[in-house]
Amino acid sequence: MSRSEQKLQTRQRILEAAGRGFRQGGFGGIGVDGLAKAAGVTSGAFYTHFDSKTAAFRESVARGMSDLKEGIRHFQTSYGPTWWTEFVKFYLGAKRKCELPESCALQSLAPEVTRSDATARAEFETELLAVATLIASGPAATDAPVTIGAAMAALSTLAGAVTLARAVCDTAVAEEIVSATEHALLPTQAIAHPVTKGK
Amino acid sequence: MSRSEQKLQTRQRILEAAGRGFRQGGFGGIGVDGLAKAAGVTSGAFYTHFDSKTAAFRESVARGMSDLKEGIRHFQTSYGPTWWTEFVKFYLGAKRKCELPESCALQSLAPEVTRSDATARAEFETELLAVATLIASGPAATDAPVTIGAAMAALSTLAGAVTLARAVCDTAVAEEIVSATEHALLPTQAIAHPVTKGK
DNA sequence: CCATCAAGATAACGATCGTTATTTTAAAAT
DNA sequence: ATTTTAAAATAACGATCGTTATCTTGATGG
Repeated sequence: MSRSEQKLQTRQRILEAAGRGFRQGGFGGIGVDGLAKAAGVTSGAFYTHFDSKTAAFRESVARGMSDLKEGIRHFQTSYGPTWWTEFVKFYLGAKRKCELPESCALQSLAPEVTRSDATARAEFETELLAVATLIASGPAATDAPVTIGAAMAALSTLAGAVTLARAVCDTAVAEEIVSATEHALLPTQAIAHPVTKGK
Repeated sequence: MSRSEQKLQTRQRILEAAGRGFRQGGFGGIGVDGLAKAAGVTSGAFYTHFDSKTAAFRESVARGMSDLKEGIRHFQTSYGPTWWTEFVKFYLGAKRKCELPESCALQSLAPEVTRSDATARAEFETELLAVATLIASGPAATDAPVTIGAAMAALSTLAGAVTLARAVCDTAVAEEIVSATEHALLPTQAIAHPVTKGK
């Protein structure tokens, strides 16, 4: 293996470890040594790839938002006019129940961005707008947001619901949160099995 | 001043400092020394009031949720059938723009609870249910949630929107997030100045 | 007035924090 | 084959981490 592609590969490993580490423990919940060890390197190697822990965090956020974009694109192309419905159900279902290190960046990392400097917030803003634009300009779908603002509002609802559901202990309570959120985001679904059919 | 009330007062100061500190930096973003110094005491004094940093965090969350409950009660008693509308506007307005140490526990602390053990999550759950119950059983109001589930969903939407708004850099983008969220939570408000009045 | 008691300060513990030299090591260039 | 180069390891820096033990101090009970 060539040297440059070896370095790129190591850098990728560190970045993925950072993404998982920051999701799990927050920015202050894991150290550079911990991130490096999770990537199979030492802290010395860490600094040949990133200027600082903060820089790695910024890039982790960017990568996480990019992953979200990719995930949305997958739903948009795989499903037809039901892509939004399917995406919401996936986000409130599997993406809520998965382990914290594998959780969505919007849910687990955005609160940490809140505590970061203007540089990180500006970068996050750019990526959030890209995600929202992708949603608003996606294929016509039932209940899907049509403006960038509505898309960002829907995203914040999804992230907030998953956060609250993850913060409680009882599974039943978590389910109650996400089901009420699903009914709010997908009002059409509410009349799935109608009580009064045709008058 | 008596000794017991002096101790209670110091404990209160530490707890308030912890609430601000954890909101600002997250659980890992501030140390016991920092919390103690912010309260005007030393770390030695800290441990005469709390068993551990974790215990202080748990109590900070409980206190924060209690404050939220109190705030909601204020809106319920001060305003009539518009209490929910006024509360939503307040939460998305002043409570979003205030400094992080003074922010709502639901928004700034719940993500940290996500990273905590079952003990903290169980405690948080109890308090969240209390808040949701208070909302659902509040005075009849336009657009107000009527079930505990709907109340929790609305709370998660509010918290998520404020988090995203705080995570971006541009004020205009933040305003776009909250205005879309407001229209989603208060659909009645959308036809405030009707374009087609009476056909 | 003196003995008791506990709130709080001081000091220390080993561990880890983020970061920076310095050294090793192995691939690339000559 | 040997020199060059840079990726990664090692080691160290002072600072802070959460926590505990010890000491000081002033209010309380006798």
